Amino acid sequence: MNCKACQNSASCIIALFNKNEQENAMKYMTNYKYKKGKAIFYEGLDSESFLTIKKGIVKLVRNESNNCQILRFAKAGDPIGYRSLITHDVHSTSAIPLTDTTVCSFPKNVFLDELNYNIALTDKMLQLVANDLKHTDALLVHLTHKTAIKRIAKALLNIADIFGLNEETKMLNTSFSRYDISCIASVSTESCIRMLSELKSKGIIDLINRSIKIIDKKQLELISSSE
Amino acid sequence: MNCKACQNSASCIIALFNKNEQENAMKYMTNYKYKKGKAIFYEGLDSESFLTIKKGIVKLVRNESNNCQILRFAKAGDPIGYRSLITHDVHSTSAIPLTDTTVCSFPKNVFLDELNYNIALTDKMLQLVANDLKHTDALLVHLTHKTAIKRIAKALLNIADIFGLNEETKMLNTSFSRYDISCIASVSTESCIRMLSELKSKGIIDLINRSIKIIDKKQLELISSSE
DNA sequence: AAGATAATATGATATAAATCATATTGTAAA
DNA sequence: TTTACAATATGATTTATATCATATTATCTT
Repeated sequence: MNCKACQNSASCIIALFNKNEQENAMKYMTNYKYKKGKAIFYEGLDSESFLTIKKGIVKLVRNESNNCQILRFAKAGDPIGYRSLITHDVHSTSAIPLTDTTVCSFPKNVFLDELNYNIALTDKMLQLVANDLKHTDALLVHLTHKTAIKRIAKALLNIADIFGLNEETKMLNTSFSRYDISCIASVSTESCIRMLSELKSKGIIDLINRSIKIIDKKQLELISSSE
Repeated sequence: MNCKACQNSASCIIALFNKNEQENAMKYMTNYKYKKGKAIFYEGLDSESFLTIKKGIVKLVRNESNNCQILRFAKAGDPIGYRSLITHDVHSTSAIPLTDTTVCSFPKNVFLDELNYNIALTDKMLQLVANDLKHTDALLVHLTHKTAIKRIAKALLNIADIFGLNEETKMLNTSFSRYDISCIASVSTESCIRMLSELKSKGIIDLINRSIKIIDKKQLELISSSE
């Protein structure tokens, strides 16, 4: 329960707090555990805390017209839900764990007070948000102007990039349901399954039980980026 | 050519600079004029300056697979191209004037040096980027999960919101080509035209010569937000 | 004022992808 | 180890929207 002993401390944003405030933050820090699928926060609800992921994998999603869209992921060491704190706004996404997840929670004012005068922290947040924006801009254009097969190819590459690919087996380290992949790629689940079958039939991926093997990453890149 | 005399000075980001640096910034400021349609910067190119719009309207677009996507707009008083400066990155969008435009340009280091130690400036940029992210998140979900007519309805509302609606005539203050509207809504130009005709036939808008009259804004909102 | 040109409009057709239907398989629980 | 259920798979059909084709109109030029 102490930040100093935490394995994420090297990359943790709390490390940017001024010494005294760091101690203070630790004092007010609470850990929460969430089962896979159990929301950490919902879009539209008030943002009450500054949260970082201690352990686990989380998808940040929005629901629209009975559809789900995954906007980004977060994993151990990543903060989540900070955009709404910064603009004093409600959450614009829901955070749903893909695995059992532990979260470090700090009262929002501990964060906001520090943000007021700690330029290293403010700059770090600026970098984070600017990177999110860069990715969302790119994602938006990709999803709106590329065909389903290209979106699925990119979804697989993203999963491999973020969560890793087993060097030996070439299997995705984290297993995603077809439904989750369809929510990354903005495609119906059935279409997603069809696209995966198509990629399999071309020898680019393999579907083993319910997990995915990336046989030909180059080819996936070619497909996802082709005009 | 002096910031003090500028009509945008009240909202201009340069006003957040420390006194000395403000004087310095003004010294290095250059105005550039761009004709309608002539790019201010292109996606993929290095970001060399901190830019604000003195006069005019600019679309921030990305080209993908021979298609154009408008991600946001900027008008007098707005900075543009700052995301890439912040992450020391190439521009991720192109900036194309929709009207003849004048830009204030500051060497990037004048901006970045100040950003290093001016927390008011850093915080302002954080607010700007966080707002951009909020809008892009929402746009992404809207474009990927709503039908064309809903996207067109929203595009019209956005134009009205950002550039205003003449109180008396209910005409959009800024005239956009059907092509530009199609690039906001991620729809083909022909489909855009059909959707506008449909909205006209329902008495929600009117098409007078080449400009658009918003007759029933409520209805547009209903359409754009319906499931 | 007439003509040229680009923008707008509309019809016909093609196509990608959603939806609906049903079958099969993997996994977890009894 | 069998059963049950959810996840995956695949086929048939529908639908939205892009594309292609052509016509009409507005605006600008001379």
